Amino acid sequence: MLFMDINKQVEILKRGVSDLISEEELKEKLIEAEKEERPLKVKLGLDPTAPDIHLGHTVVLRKLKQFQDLGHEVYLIIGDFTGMIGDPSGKSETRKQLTREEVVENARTYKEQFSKVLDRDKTKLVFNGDWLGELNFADVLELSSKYTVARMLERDDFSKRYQQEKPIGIHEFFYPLMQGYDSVAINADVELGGTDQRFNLLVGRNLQKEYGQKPQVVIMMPLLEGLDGVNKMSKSLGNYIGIYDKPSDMYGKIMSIPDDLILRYFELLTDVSSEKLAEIKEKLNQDNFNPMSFKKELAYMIVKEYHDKDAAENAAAEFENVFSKGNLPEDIPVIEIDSSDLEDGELWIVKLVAATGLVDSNSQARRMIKQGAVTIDDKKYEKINLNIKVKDGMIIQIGKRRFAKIRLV
RNA sequence: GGAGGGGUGCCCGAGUGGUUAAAGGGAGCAGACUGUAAAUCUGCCGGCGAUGCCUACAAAGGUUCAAAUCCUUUCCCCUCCA
Repeated sequence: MLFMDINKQVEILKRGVSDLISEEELKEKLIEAEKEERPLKVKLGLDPTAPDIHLGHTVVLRKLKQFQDLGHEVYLIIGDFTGMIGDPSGKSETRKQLTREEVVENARTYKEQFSKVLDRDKTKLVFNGDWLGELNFADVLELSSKYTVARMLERDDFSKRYQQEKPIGIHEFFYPLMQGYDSVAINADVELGGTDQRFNLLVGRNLQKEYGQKPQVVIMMPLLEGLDGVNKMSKSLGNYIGIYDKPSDMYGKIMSIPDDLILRYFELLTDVSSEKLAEIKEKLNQDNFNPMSFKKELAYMIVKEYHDKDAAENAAAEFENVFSKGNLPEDIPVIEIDSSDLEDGELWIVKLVAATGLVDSNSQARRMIKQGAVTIDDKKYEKINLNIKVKDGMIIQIGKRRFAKIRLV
C-alpha cells in the first residue's frame, strides 16, 4: 500500500475542519500506519432513522472521501441498536422504534445515498447491534461504571436541559457510551462528526483508553447552515437542500441562500482550490461587487455534482427564464378540475385557487388574492367576489414560484 | 413518600375573569424594491362563499351573563426535601 507524504496528508485532511484533536496524534497515527502498512480505520456513526441525506451531511462525507482517496478505510456504523430500542419515554415522537426490517432497509438506502459521495466498494457498512447486542447486563454495568454522572452533565446539551428543567432520560446517558463503545469495538483510529458531536466523540477517546486502546483522533466538521443562514441545515427545520432534490429546486434553493453563506458553501461543498476560495473571498468583500455570479457558479457546480452537467445547464437556464425574465417554467404541474363542478363554465375565484392545491385552504387562497399574489393567464386578480371562466390549459400563478395548469375533465 | 413550580398557536414566549383568534420574537408566505428565491421595508400568518359563524390556550367536567384565566378530576414535565 502506498501512502502520500505524511505532511501532505495532514494538510489535505485539515482543510475545512472545525476542530482536530489532535494534529500531533493524527501525524503519529499516520506514521504508524505507514510503518505497519495498514490503513487507518476511520469511523462515522449514523442515526438509522432518516435515510434522506442533504448537503449538510455531505460536509462530513466529503471529509471521509478524502481519507478514502488517501487509501484509508472508512467505516459507516449504523446505530441500529439504539434505533431498535427506541425512546422509552415514548413522548419524543421523533424517535420511533424501528424493526429489524426497517433498519436493514434504511441501511440499504443509506448505502445508495452515501455512494453519491463515497466510494461504494471501499466503504464498510456495519451495524452496532452486532456488538452492542452481545453485551450482557454485567458488561453494560462495567461500561457505565467508566463514566460518572458529573462527567455526563458536562455535556452542553445535558446541562442546559438540566438547568431549564427539561427531562433527561437515563437511557440518554447511554447513547454517548454506546457510540464510544463502537469505537472500542472496531478499534477506531479516527472518528469524524459534526461539532455538535464533540461530547460523544470525546467519550469515545476516554472509553478506548479505559479499554486499553489508543484513543482515536477526533475530527469535527462545522455544521453547515441551512437556507435561512442561521440554523444548521436540517430536514425538520425545512431549510435543507436534499441531494435528491430536483435540479431546478436545488439550483433555486442555492440561489436563495443569504449572500454571507456563499464562501462557506464553496469551502465545504465543493472542491475549488484554496486559491479560488481566496479570490472569491476577496471579491465578496468589495463593496459594489454583485455576488450573484458566484452564487450561480456555486449552484451550477452543486447541481452538476449530484445530477449531471445537462441537468445543471437546464436548471441554470430555467432559473434565468423564470426569475430573471419572469417567464413560465417548463413543467408546470397539471391540476384536473371536474367540469361538473362548474356553473356555466365558471368557478368562484377563491375555489379555483384553492383547487390548485398550491394553498392549504380557501382562507389562504382568499388572502393570496387580496395580497395581489394571484395571476391567472397573465392577468392579476385582487378581488375575491368574482367568478372565473375556467378554460383548459389555464395557468394559475401564486407568488413567484407556484404554478399550476388547469385541465378540465 | 412530602412540598412546590409548570403544560399557550409551526417553534420560542406574554397573558390570572370580559375590548383575546390570544402581546412580542422567530420561521413561513405575499407585496414593494433590487443584484437573486440575497439584503431591506410593508403586509399576511386557524377554518368557513364570511361585516357574521365555528374551532382553539394538555384532557375531561364544572362555576359564571362571560373562562387561556376560577374550581374538580385525569395525564405529562420539572424542582426541592426524604
